[in-house]
Amino acid sequence: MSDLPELPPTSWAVLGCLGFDEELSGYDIKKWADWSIGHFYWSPSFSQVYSELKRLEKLGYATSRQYRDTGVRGRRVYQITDAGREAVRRWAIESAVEPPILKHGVMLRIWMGHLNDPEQLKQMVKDYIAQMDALNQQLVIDAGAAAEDPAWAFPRVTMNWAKRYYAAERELAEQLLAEIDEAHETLIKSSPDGTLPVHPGHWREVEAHVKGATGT
Amino acid sequence: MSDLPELPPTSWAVLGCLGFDEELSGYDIKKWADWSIGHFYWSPSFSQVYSELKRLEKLGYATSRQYRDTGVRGRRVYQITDAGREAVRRWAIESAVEPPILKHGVMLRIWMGHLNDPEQLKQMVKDYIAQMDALNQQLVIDAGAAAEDPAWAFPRVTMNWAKRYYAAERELAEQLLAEIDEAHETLIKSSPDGTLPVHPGHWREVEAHVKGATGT
DNA sequence: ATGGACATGTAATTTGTTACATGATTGC
DNA sequence: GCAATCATGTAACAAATTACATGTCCAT
Repeated sequence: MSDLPELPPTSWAVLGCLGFDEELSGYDIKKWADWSIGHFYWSPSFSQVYSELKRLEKLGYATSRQYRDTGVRGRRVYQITDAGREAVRRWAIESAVEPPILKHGVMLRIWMGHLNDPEQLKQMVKDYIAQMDALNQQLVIDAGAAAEDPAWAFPRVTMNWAKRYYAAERELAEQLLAEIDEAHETLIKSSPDGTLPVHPGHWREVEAHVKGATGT
Repeated sequence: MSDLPELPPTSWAVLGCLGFDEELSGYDIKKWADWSIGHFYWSPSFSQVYSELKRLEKLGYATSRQYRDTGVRGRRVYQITDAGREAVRRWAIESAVEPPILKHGVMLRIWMGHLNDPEQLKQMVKDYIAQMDALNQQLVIDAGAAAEDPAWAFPRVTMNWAKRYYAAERELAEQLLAEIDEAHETLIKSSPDGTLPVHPGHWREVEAHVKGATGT
């Protein structure tokens, strides 16, 4: 039982696509990722897919062959090997699960909300809610398409999760609207002229507090 | 009103830290990011913070000076300029908001859940729930530390959001537990020997369906 | 005076994107 | 025949992390 090589999750995602035992081209994988994995992990560029496939082939996790049939130019299709199937299976269950990576631009802007007018911030949140609705609509379409095949039972689980995720995200956003007003009021009460009531060095005390509490 | 330069959100986040009008060093910013922005956007490496600060200074958005006092070696502290404050203010409100970037390793593993035993998958989800609880606990500590200062009203909004986010994430995970069992049953019913019931080329039909429905 | 935490930074590497080139197929 | 789209790939670049080097402060 040899050790698994250190690969970024993206590599494993590509290998996972091949793990459904179909011969797939890079193009296929990109498209599939867009409408399935893309809702919770990954929507890579074509070029990254192609280079990941090369790496997987070099590792012996996939084989490729030139596909000729209807006369398509250089369509190269990949197939998972036994070693590849075993590796991705082990990765899925053995490797440590990191907390999700989240980069939430809306929250970043609210975090520095004192710089701007609260009405504009609220409009941004409303736009964001509309965006979530649109994503959810697209997901309903995508999930509907995958509804039949029993082999896709697990992808369907993740798509159901994504539906609930979009709904949760929407609710969280709606609660923000009131809190933005509250924060703004706190700010103008403590400093009616609009300047920030800065307490020099205060954040250092806070850091000390945090460290004390955790015991680091 | 000149155009804003194209900068990654990370740059704006650093500038946003300076936007609280305190002189901060790279080290300060990294620590602050860890316990505040880190809960929804960003937990960068020291080295990235340092290079972003250099970029911001080159752009005229910040100035720096060598800080000598208690005799610390090379402590360099940065301060935002008027141009910097105006730029980050405009960025926050003018630049398009992208959907959040999410990379959810647990869901990726469930997506390829047919490769593994459902009991192991469920254990992974349970571990994840515990992880969310731990993050939430840390957040309570961090947020408690920031509770007093009125200047931090908006950071507090984001921390409250993060608390609700962790709770929502926990609930979503709990619903997964039942769905994993369901998916597994669907799979063994359609193919009791454990091999995947693959329908060659079926995913292509699905892609066609998706495209047809969206009208792209 | 010495080990460890604090603090700053550079260099090398990896990950991932955008821009570009190019050929094949399909519909008009 | 020609434009649009499909499909594959390379090259250049940007973003971000890890590894490393180094100096300072503080407690013992």
